[in-house]
Amino acid sequence: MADIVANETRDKPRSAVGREGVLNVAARLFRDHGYGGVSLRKIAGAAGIKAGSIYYHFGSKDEIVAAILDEGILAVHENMRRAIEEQPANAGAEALLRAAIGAHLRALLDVSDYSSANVRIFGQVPQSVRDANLPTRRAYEAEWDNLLSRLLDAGALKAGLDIRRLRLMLIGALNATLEWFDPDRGSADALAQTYADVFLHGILAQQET
Amino acid sequence: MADIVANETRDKPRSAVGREGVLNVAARLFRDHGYGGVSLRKIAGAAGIKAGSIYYHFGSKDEIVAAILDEGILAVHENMRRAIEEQPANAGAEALLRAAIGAHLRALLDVSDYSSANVRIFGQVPQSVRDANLPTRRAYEAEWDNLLSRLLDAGALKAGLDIRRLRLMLIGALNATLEWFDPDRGSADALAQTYADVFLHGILAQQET
DNA sequence: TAACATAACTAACATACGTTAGGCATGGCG
DNA sequence: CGCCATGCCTAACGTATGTTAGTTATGTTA
Repeated sequence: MADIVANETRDKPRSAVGREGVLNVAARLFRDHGYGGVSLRKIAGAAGIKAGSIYYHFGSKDEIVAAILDEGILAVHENMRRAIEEQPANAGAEALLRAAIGAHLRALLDVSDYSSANVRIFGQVPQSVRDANLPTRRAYEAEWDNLLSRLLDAGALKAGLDIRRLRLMLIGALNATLEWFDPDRGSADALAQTYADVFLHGILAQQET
Repeated sequence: MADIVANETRDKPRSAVGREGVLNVAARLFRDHGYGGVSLRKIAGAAGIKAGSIYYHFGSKDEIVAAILDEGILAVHENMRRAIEEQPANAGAEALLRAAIGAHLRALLDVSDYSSANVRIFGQVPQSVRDANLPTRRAYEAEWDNLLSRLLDAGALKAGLDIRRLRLMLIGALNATLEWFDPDRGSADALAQTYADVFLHGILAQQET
């Protein structure tokens, strides 16, 4: 107690941009302009520092990108896991899937620049960077596979569905939204509802005849 | 016998790569490595010529990319339009949609390097190149909107569906396949069947109670 | 054979990029 | 006060890129 309690700005010299500032700016730039469209000089400029200074915080451009990719997956994963946990214990398959779809889509469109940057640039970065991101990615995929498998085993999903393929289709479809979503045409929540409607029940009018 | 009858390679000097050869090679490279990952020197090298020679056929790198983007849309469009036309006049909504989905997916995964290159790099090219591709793109989108509208008006689709949004979701989902499709795990045709099953009827087991 | 267009080549340019080395200011701590 | 780590700056490097200008080889045509 003798020592002064560390205050909230303990290790943040007032005017410093810092590692986190660089990452935040870089994530937004990568999301907006892709991997090849963003140079270290542009990142530095947007952050209010000079290009060389970035090397105080990072060893290379790829190290920045790798950090953003990892953080991006962690953010969606966290968002999705919490959404599932918050569901009541007796929640049905429909409610669980709606929660997961909504969480993933909101992470991309509303919550995290890192998540949207990940989706945007993953296919553009060098192989080594992709590989570095794979473990984090696999963990998130496993979370989905786990959810889908439980629902399949419980008989809530159509029998015979391939879990892996279904997960790829689902996440791929949701991620693609990033390329055309326009908040002026409707909220991310509303869009998530539509996705859930389509994926859970299909688009054909029920014609039992 | 005086003159040799013009043979099938009439205007193709034997060793010439030509504009088309450059485009073919470039489309494949762009599809595999993205826009930023492919330089003119790499295109030239893969085509068997030198970088400067490309400027005999094209005025700039962007001109190559623009040509590939347009040709890519034309190829899917053609493929999809023919698939619809080949359906019998009394074909139902399900058959028409299955045909369209299959045609789009096969164009991407089996038929055309140009189409897959388009999907892969559209989000990475300069704004001006994107803009140049927009008219061609809009025509293809209109083809889909036309199909979906007819089915909606006929009562075959769930009432209240937004055509534009539905088209974006559908094409987006199909295009995303390009990032994970592996021919060793199943054919494009089989995958198209699965997409159709999911989109038309959903993934939930029918539980009327 | 002479003339010509086609399709390529060589060599160089300016620019932008990732990266490095060394220097300068600030603020906490002994 | 003096020390030292933190966080940034300046200046330059080598390399890769898109692009240009001038040249050469080849096949067709008159």
